[in-house]
Amino acid sequence: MKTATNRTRYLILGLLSEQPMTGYEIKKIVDIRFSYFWSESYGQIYPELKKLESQEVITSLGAVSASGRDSKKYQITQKGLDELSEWLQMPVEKEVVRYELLLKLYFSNHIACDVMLKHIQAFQTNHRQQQALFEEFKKQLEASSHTGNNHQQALMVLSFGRKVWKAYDEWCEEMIHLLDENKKAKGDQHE
Amino acid sequence: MKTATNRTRYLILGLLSEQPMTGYEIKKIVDIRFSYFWSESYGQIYPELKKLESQEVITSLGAVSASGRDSKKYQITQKGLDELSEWLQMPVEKEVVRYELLLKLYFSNHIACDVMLKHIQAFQTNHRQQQALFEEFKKQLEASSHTGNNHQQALMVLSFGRKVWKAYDEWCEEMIHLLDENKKAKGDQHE
DNA sequence: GGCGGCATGTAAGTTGTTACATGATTAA
DNA sequence: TTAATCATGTAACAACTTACATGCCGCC
Repeated sequence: MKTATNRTRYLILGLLSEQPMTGYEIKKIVDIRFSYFWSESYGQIYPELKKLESQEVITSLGAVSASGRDSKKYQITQKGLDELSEWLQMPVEKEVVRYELLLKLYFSNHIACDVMLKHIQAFQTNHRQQQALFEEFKKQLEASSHTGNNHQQALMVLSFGRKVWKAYDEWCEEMIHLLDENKKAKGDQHE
Repeated sequence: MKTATNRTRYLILGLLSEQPMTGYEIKKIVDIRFSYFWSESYGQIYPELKKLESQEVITSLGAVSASGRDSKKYQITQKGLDELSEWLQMPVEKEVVRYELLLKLYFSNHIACDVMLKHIQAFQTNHRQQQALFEEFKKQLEASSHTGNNHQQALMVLSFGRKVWKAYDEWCEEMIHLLDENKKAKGDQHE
């Protein structure tokens, strides 16, 4: 039986439901504004756009953008909007997470404390950079007052990121503290 | 250039570094104890076991388990242990998360509040079931006093899950509250 | 002139899931 | 006897990444 997942499809339909866009713009939005909860590569986006066009859920708005450059904007059709809201109503598929950091941590009795400490610090640094972006996005959203669109929804998604990233950060702090104490304890034994 | 990821490989090596196991046992451990931070399918485990054996990082300990059933226990070799700790020391690959719930939430201006409410409630229920398991695991770990192995590491990984799942739960509570208010506000307009 | 950003696309490979096939043992 | 669990495995497919190819535009 086919499992009707293909989330790339619905990401595209979702973004085009806001405004016409090119594949390149879709990628940029995902990379910048969605990066903390989604990812796509060109290798998925472009072929999917073609497929969607052939199925008439989106249509191509010829070429030409602001400058004279090549660019194909796509627009969603009614059929596409219908399919989008159908998908939105279906139960959420069980999500699969894979934290390589935790896998390494679980088996880290094989390596020095220091190495694990560095992994955790790197994780913390990465996520702190993202945390700064959250605050920026939030300001932007609160400043833009054009309600009626998905303004509130965007804030809800953002709030997830802020909460979860804060939990990451607190955990990192605790673990760094713990590993530091371990190190000291081991150091003491040698005195 | 080849990207030396293949995390299934290291999951197997990691688990076999604790004790000899069958493919079936590996799958069970991942499904039960690792499910909140990892997942594997038989379609990955069995072929990888074969590959690992041919590369002499693990060896097969013939057949026969407790009963007279067919079963192949595998044991890690020194070469395997070396490769494991080499991998453990390498920086953690950038993790890719994909929260379908958040994608749907982001585009949920196309559907009724009620539907989204149900999605969030389902998410909360799923994660609350996992939260109950955390407490059980924690008790088990704190009861088993055979230190020297990866006891502390397991507790650290567990602590990640508890913290992050708590953040999930709090977020769900807030969102459910918010969506309920939305519903009421809309209801009032009709009176 | 060269670099970075805009823009589209594909081929090859890897990774991962699902469904199926098989069969023994155990417990109800 | 029949369902569940133990146990191994594979084939087909789906999903996804990476690296590459191409070329224009605008700026320094």
